[in-house]
Amino acid sequence: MSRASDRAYSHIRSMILSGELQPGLQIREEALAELCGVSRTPVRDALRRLEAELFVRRNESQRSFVADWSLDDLEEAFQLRAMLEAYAAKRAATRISWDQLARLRSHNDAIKRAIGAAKPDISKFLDHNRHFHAIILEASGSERLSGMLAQVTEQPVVLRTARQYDLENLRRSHHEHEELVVAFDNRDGEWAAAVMTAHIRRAFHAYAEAHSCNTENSQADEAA
Amino acid sequence: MSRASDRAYSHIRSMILSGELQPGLQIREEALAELCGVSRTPVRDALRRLEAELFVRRNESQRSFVADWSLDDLEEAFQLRAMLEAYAAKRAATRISWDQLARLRSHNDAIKRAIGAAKPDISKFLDHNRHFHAIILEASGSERLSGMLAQVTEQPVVLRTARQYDLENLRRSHHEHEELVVAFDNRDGEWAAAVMTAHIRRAFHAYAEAHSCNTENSQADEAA
DNA sequence: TCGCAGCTTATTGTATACAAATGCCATTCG
DNA sequence: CGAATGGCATTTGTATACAATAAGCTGCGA
Repeated sequence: MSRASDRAYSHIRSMILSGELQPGLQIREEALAELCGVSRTPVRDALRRLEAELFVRRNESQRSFVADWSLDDLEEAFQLRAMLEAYAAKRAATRISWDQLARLRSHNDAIKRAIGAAKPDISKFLDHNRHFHAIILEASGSERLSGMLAQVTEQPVVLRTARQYDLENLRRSHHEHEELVVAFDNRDGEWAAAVMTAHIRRAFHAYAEAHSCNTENSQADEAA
Repeated sequence: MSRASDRAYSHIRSMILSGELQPGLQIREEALAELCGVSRTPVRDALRRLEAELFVRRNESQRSFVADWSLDDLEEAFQLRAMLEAYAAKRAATRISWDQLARLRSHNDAIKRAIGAAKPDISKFLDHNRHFHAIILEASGSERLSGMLAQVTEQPVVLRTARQYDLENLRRSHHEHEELVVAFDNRDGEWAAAVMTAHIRRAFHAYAEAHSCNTENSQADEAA
């Protein structure tokens, strides 16, 4: 990892995710360079990466803007994610190691604890959830697939989805993860793929429902 | 399009595709800069793009190499391509315009002429085939999907596949395209998706078969 | 002969200056 | 008054110099 360009990448990315850089806003390389405390060169590098990941868009004359996602775009991203991640689960079922399986269980146990407390710890949930899915991807043994999934799982609004889950949805996530582990245990790729598809699509509808109730009060997105 | 960095991109890419830069070979930015007649800056830009498209790999200490694809990698690329392109066909079926449909027919007619001549014109076949698939992608109306497919359709060996087709396979491609057009005409997404899946998977097996006959004579790849 | 330490060289990363392109605005002409 | 055009300001693209880092080599010692 090269220091400056990675710092720039993380910094800009987190500014987009946090909403500090609002969707549609024009991005000027020099301004970002100042914000990140580096020169334009690593900023340009970072912008190219973010552009490839569709966090940033460029118009016909090379100006950059923070990407602005429509609900249709989001549904499509979820659809692609469901398809790709189901495929990953299918591949993982026949390739996963005992160690990876153990790690899956461990993270899902942590998820159970996180949502079982008096006050559910959403950050902890998100963190272990991320690891859980990452392990499946790792077990699928396809770098290409991993790269593609990164493009559809880390979009701004996708990241905020879990914060809108009610407790019931969090519990369902936990149970679906459990079922995935059993499917892996049985090396049943079709089962794993089906559970994963349902898992992702439920997440989308949970998001869509929560969103439709909050259309005029979007800062509620950030409230647990 | 910025002149220098795009020239560098095209140049390097074509050198990889032509085999001038062999798989596994280390790539030095300065050497490429000389070859392309530009400075390192646009070359770096081009390399980042090629890396994102998996034409180029980088080791842990940031050295770049021409990607080297195993047969497994290729099968996986074909599998992903089949899945994504079938999905694109499904979406396209309900969105395609009359104009796009007409262009599909026109390109497929050109394909018929290209393979109907005394000596099949493979280059012309490839060109119209590329356009045919591009129109479907365009009709699917998903930029994200287009970007992902670019990653799995333009790999070096994939590009050479058609050169290994015998005439029978070229005819089958033409007929499958025809069936796709009819499926689109009927707005039948499931049909289109199924035909597309079969289309891509046949292409893979045609490649694999041709390849297994040519293992010790790989320059036959380039012979029509 | 093997292995390692330290130096040398090769390669990539970063900063900066300048060139090119684009957008914006004001002025002018119909 | 509106549209077109010219120049000015802003922004991105490119080149180059230098810094940092990693690889390779040489020579020393065991």
